[in-house]
Amino acid sequence: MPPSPPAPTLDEARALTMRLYRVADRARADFTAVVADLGLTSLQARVLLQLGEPTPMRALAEHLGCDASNVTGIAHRLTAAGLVERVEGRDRRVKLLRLTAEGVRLRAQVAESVAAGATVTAKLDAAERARLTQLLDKVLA
Amino acid sequence: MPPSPPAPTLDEARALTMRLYRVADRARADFTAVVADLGLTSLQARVLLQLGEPTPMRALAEHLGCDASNVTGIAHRLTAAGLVERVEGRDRRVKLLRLTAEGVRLRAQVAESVAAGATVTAKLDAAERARLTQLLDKVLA
DNA sequence: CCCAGATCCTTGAGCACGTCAAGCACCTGG
DNA sequence: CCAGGTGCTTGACGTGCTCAAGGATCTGGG
Repeated sequence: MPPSPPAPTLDEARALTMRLYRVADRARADFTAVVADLGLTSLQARVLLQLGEPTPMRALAEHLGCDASNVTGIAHRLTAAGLVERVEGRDRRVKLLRLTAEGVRLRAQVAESVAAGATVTAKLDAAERARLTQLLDKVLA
Repeated sequence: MPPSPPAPTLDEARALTMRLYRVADRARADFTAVVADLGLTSLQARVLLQLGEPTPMRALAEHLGCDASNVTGIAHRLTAAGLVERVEGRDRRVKLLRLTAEGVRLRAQVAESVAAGATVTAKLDAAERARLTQLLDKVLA
């Protein structure tokens, strides 16, 4: 029975967390730049990607981890841009957000552009990418 | 000379990037919650951590990757909270932001709280943490 | 059937943060 | 000396976020 692995020191934990932030910030900056070229803020792009199918606003708020009223504002701007429309849900209280045809097209563009522009993985070989995936999944479990 | 490693597929790149976001978002949510208990927004806390020594506002804007006018607003709120003061820099155009005594105390608290609350590394053993660090450093290089 | 309580979205107020443009004081070097 | 550059500030505007309250609708127990 091998001994328990040592707990991370505070400095070590901090250093590793800072690296995660920096990598994620870089990825996020890539994403933001790419979607800005498509006329979207990063959050709007995230919402478009999330709307693979019509989604209740409540569910969207939960997924985004924000208040329902915030989703109202986001939805307002996306409907104003003609990318999304409101559809009645399972009862009259529920509103689904559904992509318009233009929204579907733009969503596909976003997905392609984002993946093509992903620079964070470009520097790793296949084994490293697999390992990183594994480690991140362990953190997320 | 071994062959070039295969390039990541679009789906693979996207999946790995999404994992990074999710891990970073979790870490960021931890950070935000911890510093909120100390009465700070996450950006304000980041600024306090960055002000280990008096720093020109220009430099801070560059480090944060935002416009100088934005730093003016951030500085305004931090000075209003008594955590930061403006000091003249190398010439009369330059303003340094320097922590007040209260700012120094709160900064130390932030550093401790953040490191203590870091959950993203808790699930990895020492070897895994080292490996993750190495992979992230490769991405950042 | 009735209605209290729950759900869902909206509205409004206020805050933080971000960009951009313009302005002013100050600095630099030809 | 002064044109051009630097650094910060101000102001306008947009986005996103929370919180509280409100109205419409739904649900299930009495």
